[in-house]
Amino acid sequence: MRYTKDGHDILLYQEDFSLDDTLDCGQAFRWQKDSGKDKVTYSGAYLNTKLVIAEEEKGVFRLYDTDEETFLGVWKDYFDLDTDYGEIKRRISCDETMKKACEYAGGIRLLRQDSWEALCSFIISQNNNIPRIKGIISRLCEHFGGFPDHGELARMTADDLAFLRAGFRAKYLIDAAKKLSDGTVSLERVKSAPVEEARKELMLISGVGPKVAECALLYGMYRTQAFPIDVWIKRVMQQWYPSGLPQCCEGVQGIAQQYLFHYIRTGTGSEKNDGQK
DNA sequence: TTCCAGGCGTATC
DNA sequence: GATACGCATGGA
Repeated sequence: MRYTKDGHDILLYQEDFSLDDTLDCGQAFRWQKDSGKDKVTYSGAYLNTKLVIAEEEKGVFRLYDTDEETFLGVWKDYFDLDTDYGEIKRRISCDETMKKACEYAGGIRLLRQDSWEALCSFIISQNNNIPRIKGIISRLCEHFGGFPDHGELARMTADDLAFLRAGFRAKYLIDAAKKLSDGTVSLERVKSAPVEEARKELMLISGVGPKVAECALLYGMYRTQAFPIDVWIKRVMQQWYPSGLPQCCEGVQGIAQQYLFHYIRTGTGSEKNDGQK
């Protein structure tokens, strides 16, 4: 990771990173792509810190209006810049499928998102599609002026949240907010608990089953061994790994899952899949 | 119109 | 414990 200051901006030089791959691969839902005349930017936020970022050329990124303290204190961690994804990709490219998946979207990095936001996001994601998930979260943030904390949400009723058009998921969001507020579930406890206990505690929330719990662990708590299995990953497993992921992915199954998910959903993997059915 | 989307709760066996 | 079904919403 290398960076320089450029006026009010930070210029970041980073390998194995692409904004399209990382911010639009279904792990985070608050980043909005704006395609201007001569430049493309992504706007988003971590908690209350907003960011506009552009990829000026391959491996060069401009973080607009960002001071060094915010860059080092927030974005370096959020974009997981201390992790060598080149090394991870080499390690998990131990067969043709993994190699292709890693090459297809080589700019994916696992974001270190806020745990509460990630939990809510993947509660909303169930039996839903990515454009709608983004819409619901966008309306949520717009209404509350940023992502609401669990205290704010705990005071709501399902009817209050009708404007979200989240359907049956609204009551799940409220249950999560209430259980965090009254201490039934503690994300701090979940973060430090062994993964099996962490899963169990998350699943105390109504609307959080195995898949959502796994996503909360992977995307909100950087548990790289968590392996969410949704409809797309089911297809991956049927098609390529009926007896499980290769051994080389041990410990970073969650990261491997990101490359595979994006590969089968939007890449040649999906064409093969369409051809089959 | 019917099917599907980064699933889960519930009923039933 | 496994399996079947309903669930809100909106795009294809």
